[in-house]
Amino acid sequence: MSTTPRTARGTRTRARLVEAAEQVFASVGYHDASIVKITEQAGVGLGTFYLYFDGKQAIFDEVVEDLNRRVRQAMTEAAKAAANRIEAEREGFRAFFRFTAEHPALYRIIRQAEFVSPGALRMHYTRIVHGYVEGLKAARDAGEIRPMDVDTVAWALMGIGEMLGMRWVLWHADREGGGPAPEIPEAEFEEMMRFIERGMAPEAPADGGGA
Amino acid sequence: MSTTPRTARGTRTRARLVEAAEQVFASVGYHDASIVKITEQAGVGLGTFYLYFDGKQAIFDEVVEDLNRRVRQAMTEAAKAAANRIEAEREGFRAFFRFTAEHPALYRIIRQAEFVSPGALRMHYTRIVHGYVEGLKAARDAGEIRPMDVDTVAWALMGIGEMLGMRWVLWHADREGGGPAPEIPEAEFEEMMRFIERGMAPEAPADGGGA
Amino acid sequence: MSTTPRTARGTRTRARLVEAAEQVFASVGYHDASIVKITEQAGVGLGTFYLYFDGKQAIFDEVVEDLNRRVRQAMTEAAKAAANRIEAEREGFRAFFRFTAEHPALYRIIRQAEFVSPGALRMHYTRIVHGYVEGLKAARDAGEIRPMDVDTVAWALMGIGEMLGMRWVLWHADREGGGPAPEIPEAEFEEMMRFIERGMAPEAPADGGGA
Amino acid sequence: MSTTPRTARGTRTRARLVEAAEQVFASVGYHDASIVKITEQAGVGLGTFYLYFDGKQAIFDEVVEDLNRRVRQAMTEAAKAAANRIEAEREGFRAFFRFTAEHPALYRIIRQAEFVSPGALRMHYTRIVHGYVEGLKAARDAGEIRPMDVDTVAWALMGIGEMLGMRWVLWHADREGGGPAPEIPEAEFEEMMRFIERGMAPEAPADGGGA
DNA sequence: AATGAATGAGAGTTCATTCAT
DNA sequence: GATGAATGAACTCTCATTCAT
Repeated sequence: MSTTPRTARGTRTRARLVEAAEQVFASVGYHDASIVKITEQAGVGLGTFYLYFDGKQAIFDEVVEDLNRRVRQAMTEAAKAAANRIEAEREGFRAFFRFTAEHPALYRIIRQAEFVSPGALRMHYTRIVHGYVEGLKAARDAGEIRPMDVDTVAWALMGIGEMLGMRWVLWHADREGGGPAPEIPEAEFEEMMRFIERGMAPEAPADGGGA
Repeated sequence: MSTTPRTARGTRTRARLVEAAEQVFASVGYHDASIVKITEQAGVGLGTFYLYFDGKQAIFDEVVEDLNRRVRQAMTEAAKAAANRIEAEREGFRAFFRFTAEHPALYRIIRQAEFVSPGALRMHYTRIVHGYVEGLKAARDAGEIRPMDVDTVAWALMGIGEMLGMRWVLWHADREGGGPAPEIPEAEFEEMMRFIERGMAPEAPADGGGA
Repeated sequence: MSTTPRTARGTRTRARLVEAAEQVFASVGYHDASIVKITEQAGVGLGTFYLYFDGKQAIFDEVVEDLNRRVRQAMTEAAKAAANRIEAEREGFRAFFRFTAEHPALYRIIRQAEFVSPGALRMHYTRIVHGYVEGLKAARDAGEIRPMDVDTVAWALMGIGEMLGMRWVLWHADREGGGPAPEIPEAEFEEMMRFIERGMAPEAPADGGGA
Repeated sequence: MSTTPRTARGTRTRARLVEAAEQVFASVGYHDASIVKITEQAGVGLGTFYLYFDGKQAIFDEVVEDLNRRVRQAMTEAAKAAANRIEAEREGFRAFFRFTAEHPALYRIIRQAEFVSPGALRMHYTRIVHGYVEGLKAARDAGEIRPMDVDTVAWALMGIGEMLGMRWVLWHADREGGGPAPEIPEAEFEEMMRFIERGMAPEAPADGGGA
């Protein structure tokens, strides 16, 4: 997006701007995030911003894109180590919560995207759901979960993750000087997983089959 | 909040302003919603605004408060007619979806509240969750759902509702001239309910009740 | 053009802005004439400007319109008192030079209009020429000047007036603190009139009518 | 002006910049002509500009100088071939119109010079007038035109040429995609020449001196 | 000789808010 | 109670110019 630097120095500067923008958007929101604040945070001159971005919305889109890529990678990475599908789902969720706890920017930024950049909002959710859908389809075909419309369930899962994560992260962020939000407590996480796993569990065999 | 009118004429004017603000916030977002736009939409002079509200944020809080009250009322009303707790949950959800389909303002406005008015955001979610929690506790005590940490599950339910509703409402709003978003399709609604009901269902008796 | 004031106070303010703009445009040119300079000169706040004008170009157009109207009126007024057509032309020219000596803004502003507002440029010249054309047609029909394409000659006359006036006014303006430019010297004016009058004079009778 | 190149390569680069500047100034005007646009048009790097010019005004002066030299050369060249002074004047004018039709830049640029570079403006007009004055003096001494203040008449002639040329060139430029402006029509040119020639014609001998 | 990344003063413009009417 | 003229801080963005490479 926007202009690509032609030198190594330019590449470094551009990256500093994206990083700074993420921090500023996360701390004061899109509208109070002035270009001046972003460039100050990045330690570059005001005019430098316009060397690499067409405007505030352009860098916003890039920040969303960047965060989206990173959260999905964190989830994929975590799921890889899992023994089975259920375990994968578990680890994916855990990674999601961990990531958002470390990057409150994700919530704070995404929730503003609706008016700022509807395309970015949609892209973000759609891509994450896509990851769930793939996993759910495989699980369904393997009989690990019951037959279902995976699309609907995938959106539901994302809703659960977002709401619980938001509650945890944002509530904590509200506390002054709360430092980095702690991870979601284990008990709550387990309660959520029980809800999800039962919601997707295969039908119990009619009468246990047994004699 | 803000100043209370002393005459009937004043009361009318104030109400017109709140209604106008809901429309303007919903269509252009908080930051692009200027006081001028709101007063024009309300058909009153610019200065009149400050007779009744301390500023933009004050009327925003009031709009959130108003929408929150109305959506909860719609849900309560719908649940009343239900035969049992499960049915009540069902009807509550349905009412929620119906309300948001008719008032896309709810999503559009709430999602901006984070930076505009964190207190309003929290109030909105907390109150809705409160309704769920009450219902879930009663259902749990009645044995209609399994023993659980109703708080966590209540937030999860709200996450599901918000995400599926948002997807439906916002996606449709994106379509040009799509008119009012249709209600969520029955099949999808049922899939969601299956997921929720199984997630909360009581333990099957150990061996099917046998001998 | 732009927004019309609704109160007497507003009308006064708007007029002050137009007057200030004329002065600022004349002294520093369109591009160096910032809105701040104009509002300072007018003694009003910066934001006030945008209550009445859409932007810099809008007030520029209005200034051109205003000057154009005034210079034409000065010329018409002067010509009225003349005994015959030739005299009228003479007095018109004199009025033109007098006006531009008193309002150097006319040259300085018009000459910038080409890129700023081509429409305004054209309007200005076309209207002035229109005045000449009317006068020339009448003179031609009355046999006071020879048959000719009055349109071409009208443009030529305007060219003469503009160039001699510009030379006089601008050259003087260049001298620091030269004060208001003096009027064009009588000898030069007469030389110019001789040139013009001969250029338009009716054919001398074939052989002087002889006896 | 500015820095002189030391190598042949440098000379080429500098010339490319002047040519590019003429085009850019003519198409968007002095103020919208950024150095970036000029260097892009010239196909050189931004920094290269400052190797040869002190700034925007410096290259502007050079462009004016260049155009002035060329238009005068075209006029001189054309006049050379003429049989007599009147014919020379005719051909000079014709060359002037032809040149400006081919280089609308002349008008567009000169008319901006007033605030950009008053010296350049003056130089341009003064030099052209100088050519007329020389010709007129000779004609006057030869009795081809009447005794007159050649200076005033020379400025008048230039005014005529500029106004008629401007009207023709600029009006055409306004028409979208009008391509290069056509030359001024013959009939109009002749009308103008009739006006000029009569304006300068020697006194008709009182009655032929007779008897 | 040539380049383009970097800069910041200054431009045009918006808008929440005040206040005299 | 109602109005809208007035304000100026703060915003986004441009561009002539410098300088290290």
